[in-house]
Amino acid sequence: MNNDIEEKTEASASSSINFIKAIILDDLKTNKFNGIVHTRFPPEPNGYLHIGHAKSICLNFGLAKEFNGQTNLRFDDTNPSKEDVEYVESIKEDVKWLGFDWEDREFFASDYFEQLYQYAVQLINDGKAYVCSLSADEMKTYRGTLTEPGKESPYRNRTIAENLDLFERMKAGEFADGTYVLRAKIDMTSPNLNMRDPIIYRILKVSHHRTADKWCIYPMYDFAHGFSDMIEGITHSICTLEFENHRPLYDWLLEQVNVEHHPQQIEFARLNLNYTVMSKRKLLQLVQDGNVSGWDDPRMPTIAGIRRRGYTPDAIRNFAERIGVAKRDNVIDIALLEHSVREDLNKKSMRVMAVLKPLKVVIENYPDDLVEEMDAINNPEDPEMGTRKVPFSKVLYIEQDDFMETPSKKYFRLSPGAEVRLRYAYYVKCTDVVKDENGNIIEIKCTYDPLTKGGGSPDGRKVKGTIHWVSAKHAVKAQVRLYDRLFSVENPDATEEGKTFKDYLNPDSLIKLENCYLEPYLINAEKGDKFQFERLGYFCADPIDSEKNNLVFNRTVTLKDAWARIEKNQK
RNA sequence: UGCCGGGUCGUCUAAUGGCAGGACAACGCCCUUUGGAGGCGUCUGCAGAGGUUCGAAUCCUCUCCCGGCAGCCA
Repeated sequence: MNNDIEEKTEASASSSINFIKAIILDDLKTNKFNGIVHTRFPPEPNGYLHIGHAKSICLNFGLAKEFNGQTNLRFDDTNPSKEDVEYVESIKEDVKWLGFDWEDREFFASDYFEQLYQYAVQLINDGKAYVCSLSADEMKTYRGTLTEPGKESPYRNRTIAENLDLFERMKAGEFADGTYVLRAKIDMTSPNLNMRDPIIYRILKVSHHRTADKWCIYPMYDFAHGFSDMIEGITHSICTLEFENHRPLYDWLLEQVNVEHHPQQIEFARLNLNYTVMSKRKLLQLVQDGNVSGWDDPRMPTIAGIRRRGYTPDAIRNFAERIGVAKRDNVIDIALLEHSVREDLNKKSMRVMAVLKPLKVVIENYPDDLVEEMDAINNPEDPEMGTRKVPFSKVLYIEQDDFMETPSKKYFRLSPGAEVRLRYAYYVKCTDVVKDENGNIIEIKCTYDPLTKGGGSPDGRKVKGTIHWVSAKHAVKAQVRLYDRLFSVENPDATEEGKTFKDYLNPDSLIKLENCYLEPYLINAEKGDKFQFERLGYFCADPIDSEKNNLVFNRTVTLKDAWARIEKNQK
């Protein structure tokens, strides 16, 4: 066992050690928890998980895995007025999708309501808790302020018998919401407001999604959390920074009941991402106000949204690894997330050709009815993915952006007189431009060089540009949804006077293109299938809306675009 | 300004008294049948001032700056 720890110490030392790992390593050395590492992921089922939760999930499960420990999934369901089974289900789905397995350790704080109640009774019996009759407003006054101490409640010195009786009757449903609360008797003058006789139980005559109407008193977070950790044998209770001031209370509660196992709370800085918002309240508002199509809108930073967008679990886990874990506040550049998904999809995804904004091209010297099957490589990063045939014929579509009538200096795609390579097919030269009565280009006429089949030329002449295409008569039509960042400013939370975060929504965060042409291979694309549309980006068949005869693709992320930069710099 | 926490390249994050390193971003160059990928390179940083020390991002002192906390939410 000790050898294992030594090895683990060395193995971890070679990768990167964050401060939490350092604590665990130290605990293992001193045998603080008998060599055990047991973490938990404890969401409240009151909303959908977002990328910030993914950081926490990866942290908790990753740490346990690294040290041969276990991780529990525990729903922190102590406030039934906000919670719902819908959220329980979505959370389970999201954690599973990320690739983590809590095995049979699926727990609910509500599993412990009886035991928690007994701990509360014990506290009362020990003179460490009392029933208080102050109203919410009075309680606020008595609490004091950040700079002034609080005052003791006039009910603070009720007898144990009286407290026991009142608490029992609270539980029995004799009193209305808000009339009584159970408070820990600590110190009203504490500089830490959480220690000024915090409420540990309140009356809530609300049906609970699991215990229904069995209870009408519910423990507060602070009371339930530490005891739940203790009951489950959690060693390292990892949470975000805003709970730092709660740690003294966490520890105080566990000390009062003299438990044999005392978990350690460790706080880390939550994830912030630029160009988005992360608060559940704001996310909910976007959903309710119809700014997005739902919690799983591909523009949302929710796990469900990111999944629908076409991100992979590997990309998210790599991202979580890369951003690290520390205590300082941070804002991660969304470019890092995008990098992570490109990196993953680049290795895995099949390349196909798709034309999003079609421009008709007629190869004038190509036989009218000839169809040739061109060989195309499925993934240059992975030869094992093989090749496929792509039909080529006289009439094609190319991207409107791949033709420019009067090209700028560095533009080396198609233009009058210029020769380019049609990927995997032939060199073609533009001979004519057809326009409608308004002067819009509606068709390009080209000639091809029959000797360049496959894309190479026997005379060794070079062409600068290679563009993608689809054969008009073989093309499959599809809708393509181009997604971009939801907000047009880095920090939508920092609002100017008189504005809300919604004033910074990016009007172009979704562009739907209805007449896109895909190479015929894509006709069998299933929901969720991921592809690289060559030269454009990574796309995913929408897991909900895409159907066999009505294909819908979401753009996950664009390819890194050197041309966009050149264009920008020319201006 | 009560308590708690935090300040290292533009953004994240390492270095735990011994060469400030990595990733992303940016910018070059090379390569390329994706202006993709890849390769090579460049740039930029210890909040400030003192002190301890042979040696300080790291330890000490002071200053400055940022964040969290006054729900019967979590």
